[in-house]
Amino acid sequence: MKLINRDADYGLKALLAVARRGGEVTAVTDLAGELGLPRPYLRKIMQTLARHGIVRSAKGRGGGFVLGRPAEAIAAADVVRIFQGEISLHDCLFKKNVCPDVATCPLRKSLARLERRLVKELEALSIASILRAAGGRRRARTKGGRP
Amino acid sequence: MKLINRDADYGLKALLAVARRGGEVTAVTDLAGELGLPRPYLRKIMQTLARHGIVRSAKGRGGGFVLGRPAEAIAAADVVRIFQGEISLHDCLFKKNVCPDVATCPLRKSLARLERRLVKELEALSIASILRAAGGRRRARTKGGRP
DNA sequence: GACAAATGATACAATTATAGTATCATTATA
DNA sequence: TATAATGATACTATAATTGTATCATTTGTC
Repeated sequence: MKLINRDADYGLKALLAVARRGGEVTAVTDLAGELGLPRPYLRKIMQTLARHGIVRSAKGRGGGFVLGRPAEAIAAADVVRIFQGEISLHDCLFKKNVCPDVATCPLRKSLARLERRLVKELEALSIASILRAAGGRRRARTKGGRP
Repeated sequence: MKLINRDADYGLKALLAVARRGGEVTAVTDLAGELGLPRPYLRKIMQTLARHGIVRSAKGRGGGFVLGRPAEAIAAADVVRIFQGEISLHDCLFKKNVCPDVATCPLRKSLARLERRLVKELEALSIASILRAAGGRRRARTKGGRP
């Protein structure tokens, strides 16, 4: 079971890298180098993120990408939705395959609750909060946190 | 984003149907009829569940499937794992694609927490509890619960 | 014993998703 | 004007998904 596919994974990593550079415009070449990812693939991913306004692009020499809005306002859920579509447990309702017997659908109900919680957590997980978590841990070393 | 694929979905529905019949041996033909699912496919799914001990099979005429252990002891997580593999957010660690820069891995860390919670909930979601939830709602009508 | 109805095991196939490459056009800077 | 970047899009290879089909084996019934 894979919650996050590669597109979303690379996208999130790239966003973290872009965010770490603050307002600096970053080219895909640099991102790919820093993250060790295939450049053409990462490029496609950044283009997709740009189309959705998650990042803003600057064309031409010296161009690249910047966050399209504050890192606080970019959630993991946004990226997942862009690359993997709306979060849903099964297609029971959305495809032709309607449940033939309502009695079997406590399953749908139970899973739907689980799903709502997951979405909520993905919504709460912003690029900023991920970076904060990482930064906090690194700083903690110098303050003498638990070994 | 799809949390539960069709195999697992059908498997869970079939398990609910089998559980509802208590100790009665149920043939795939009956299950497929009741659930409105393609019989050969459901058969393959039941065979897989049988191989994993989730259900026990009786061969020959009048044969079919019974739960392999109490409905309390069969979790949605078991079924998901059988059909979709271990729950994992990305393969960062399990495939060759090791994160090149540890600094990017707050992502992994944040997602791992989310993942653990999801697994916990899937573990807690047993066939019995799903049925109870459904049964409870139906009974509530006759007891005059909220409309 | 023969037949029918069930599962066990496995092979096959069609469609879709994933993961990635390639190319040409456009834009902007040096 | 050359170069380095993105925009858009087409292409490809592999894997996963969603099934179907078949033959062997078991077992209850006539």
